Amino acid sequence: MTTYAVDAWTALGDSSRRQIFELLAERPRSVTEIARGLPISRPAVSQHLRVLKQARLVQARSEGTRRIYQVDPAGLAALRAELDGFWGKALENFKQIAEQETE
Amino acid sequence: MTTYAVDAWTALGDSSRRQIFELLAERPRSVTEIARGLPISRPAVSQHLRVLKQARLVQARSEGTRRIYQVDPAGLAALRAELDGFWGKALENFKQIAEQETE
DNA sequence: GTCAACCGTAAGCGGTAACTTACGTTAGTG
DNA sequence: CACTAACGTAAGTTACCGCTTACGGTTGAC
Repeated sequence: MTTYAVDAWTALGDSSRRQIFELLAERPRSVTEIARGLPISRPAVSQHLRVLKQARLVQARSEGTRRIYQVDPAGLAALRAELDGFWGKALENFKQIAEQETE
Repeated sequence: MTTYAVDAWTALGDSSRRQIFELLAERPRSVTEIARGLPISRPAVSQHLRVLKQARLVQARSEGTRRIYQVDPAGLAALRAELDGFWGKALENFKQIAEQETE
């Protein structure tokens, strides 16, 4: 498993980036389209998109003068797997506690 | 769905808090026990635990002079559900794209 | 009671990150 | 060609946040 400079958790730790990611989860959008509806400037959106891209959470393709961003399914799957790891450990943990209490 | 001052994403956005959460996913631990093995002081751990608690990610119980922390299964489940929401939307999104391309 | 272990919180500081403004680049349009 | 729309990036500022040190409170042991 490769390690990136910016992990998905840190990327989604920011509220603005989460909003952007939610918008992209609905459907692919351009930068300007994302900036509309958000209370931040367009360059700010660009900077957030760079972080999300470094975290492998979004992809971009060029379409004329516009850049269309969409969620990266692989990165989202990786994050989901990591969270499932927590879930599994915690569950196993609770089972042990339950067994101890029933002794 | 109740909104908290500190959401789970923001809480896990910090690297130290993620490490703490991983430790607690393995088994419940006291504050001092968590602080050992982490490169930060014990009060720092306390502050992180407060954030994790506000985000409903951990619970605490008293055991003598020690406070035993453990992951809150409800909070973790909520986070998992939210991530699954992203997953569902993104998946539906990709399906539409695939259908358009096959036309 | 005295002592020690464990913990939470307040205060203060330094670094960083999120934002804006300004600028340069590229692609399409007339 | 000129003009515009869309975007990325650099520079600078500001606010926040993660950390340490210091202190006070509580519990158990002797």
